[in-house]
Amino acid sequence: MTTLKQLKYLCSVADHLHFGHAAQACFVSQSTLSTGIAELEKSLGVELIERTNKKVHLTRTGIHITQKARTVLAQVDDLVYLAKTAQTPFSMEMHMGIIPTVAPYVLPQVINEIQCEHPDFKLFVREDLSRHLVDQLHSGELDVLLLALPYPAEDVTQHHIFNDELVLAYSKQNQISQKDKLFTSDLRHLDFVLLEDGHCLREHSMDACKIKQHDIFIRYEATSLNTVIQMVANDIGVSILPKLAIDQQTLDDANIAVKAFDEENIHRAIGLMWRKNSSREKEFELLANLIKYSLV
Amino acid sequence: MTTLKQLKYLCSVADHLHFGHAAQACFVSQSTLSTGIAELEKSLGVELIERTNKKVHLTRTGIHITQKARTVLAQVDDLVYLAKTAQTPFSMEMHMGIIPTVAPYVLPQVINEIQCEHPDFKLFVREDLSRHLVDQLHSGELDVLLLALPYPAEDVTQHHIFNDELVLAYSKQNQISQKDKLFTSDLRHLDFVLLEDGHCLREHSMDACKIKQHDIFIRYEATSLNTVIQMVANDIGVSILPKLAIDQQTLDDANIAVKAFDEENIHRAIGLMWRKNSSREKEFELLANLIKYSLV
DNA sequence: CAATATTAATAGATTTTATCGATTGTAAAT
DNA sequence: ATTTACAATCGATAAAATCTATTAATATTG
Repeated sequence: MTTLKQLKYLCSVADHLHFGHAAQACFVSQSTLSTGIAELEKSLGVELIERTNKKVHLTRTGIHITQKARTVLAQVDDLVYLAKTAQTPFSMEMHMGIIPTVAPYVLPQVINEIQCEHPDFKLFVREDLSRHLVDQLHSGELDVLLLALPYPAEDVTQHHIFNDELVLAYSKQNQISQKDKLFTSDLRHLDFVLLEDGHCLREHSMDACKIKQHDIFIRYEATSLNTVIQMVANDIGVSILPKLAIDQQTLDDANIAVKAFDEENIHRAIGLMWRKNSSREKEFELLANLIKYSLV
Repeated sequence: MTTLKQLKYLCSVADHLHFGHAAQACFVSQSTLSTGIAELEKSLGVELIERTNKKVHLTRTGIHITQKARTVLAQVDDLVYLAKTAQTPFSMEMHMGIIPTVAPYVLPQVINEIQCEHPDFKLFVREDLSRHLVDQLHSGELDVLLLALPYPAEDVTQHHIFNDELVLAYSKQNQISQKDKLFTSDLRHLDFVLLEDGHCLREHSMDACKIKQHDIFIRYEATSLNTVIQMVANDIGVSILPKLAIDQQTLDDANIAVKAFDEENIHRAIGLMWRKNSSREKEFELLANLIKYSLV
């Protein structure tokens, strides 16, 4: 069987054209190298080196084989190097999953920050519902997820990054705009615009505001936050939106207003999730920091 | 130390995503493969495979390393294949040396024949004096020589191919053209045109015709047979030429005639020379045949 | 021409490694 | 709770790699 060691010996002989010196360069005895070469020749069934006791030189085949052997050895070195550098953070590609209610408001800054800090880092992003992302995380397609926590999943680590305040959005025509102070109890029996089922924002916001499905009227189920905002502006209903998703332009443009609750802890938690015991845990923690500071 | 075996194990695990099956595919026990993978991971210092006792899948790094490993293994296969085919005649390139007094008269037919018989065969040819060719043969730059034999050299095999008759060439004005029959003894005291020193044809023809340097007058020493013919045509002197070198056109065009000797064995021998015990001996013998039949 | 030096191959001994079968420990499935 | 499935681990053994010393063959030197 051909081995890398044999190929190394061959290259060394090709370099030195002297078995003794070649052996020294490989830090083995001359006899070891000699038998190594002999075995290689036997396993290949070709004479690679013409040797008398005074002269050593490669056969034509030997020259060709040596050439190939060098390529092989170089590629193995490359492989080893790749493995070594794979441990340094942000050197290996990373596949991240992210939920749609976070992606557009966070990704631009994050990607910008990452590209500044680690220009060679390759981040691949896939946007999907939490449920699908978690499957892909487990199958290995994705390395890490950015989503709203907590999310029920096994064998994963969930790492909190920041809290995203939840506020009430409503049309300026809506009667709720009359109120001075806002409490979650005021939400009962209102008309609501919500995201369609599957978006965790729906459950998280209802949990945070302590409302149940039967407490309210669901007037519209939208496929994206953008649609929700449009519907709210047209006073189809009110909605609970993450502060992240609301920029000045939204408020200026549309017939829409937002108001925070006069209570504590009305927010959803955003964080990373990765497979438990992943060897890239430290890298993910660094990524979490990076995300946190890219949003200041 | 990274070994090919370990890489093979890794690829097998990547294929099967199951240690037991992967081991079977490698014809080793599960424990052997398991320790092989463990060693690879240790030597690379990276986790390549995430394994619980129910699921096996590669880490991101593992995917990359496996990809590289596959390339390496494929190239080793390629190397082995190259070695195996290197033994089949005319599959490996061949560097041939040839002397100037043979090259132009033999090579075209030979190359043509070779290209017909072995279209993928790569023959490299270098033209030089026997002395230089023999050096290059010993240094390994050349694999085989086509020259006039015998030639004094050590550790070589000389292989006769054919005899090249030597004839006298002279100007039609030259008084030798009067003679009816031609014997080597007639050459004494004639004016001669010869090739410059170093061309073995000079010695071989003088040997064959049993003449010594002091028996004759050397009127001109030419660098090529073509020049010799020109000089003979202008009646500077006569010369002994190999029949190979004389084509009909030469005779038609120039003021020149040739005559064979009325004696036996006035010829030079043309053959191959290669390093003794060369592993390509059989191939060279085939080449010799090929040359022989390309000249019919 | 004998004596010495050089060099690759070989032999014999020893250490190291590879491999196996059997067992263990741990999840998952029944 | 029991069984099943799987990778890791253990201990024993077989295989190999490697070393030192020697041999055989050839150059070089005195």
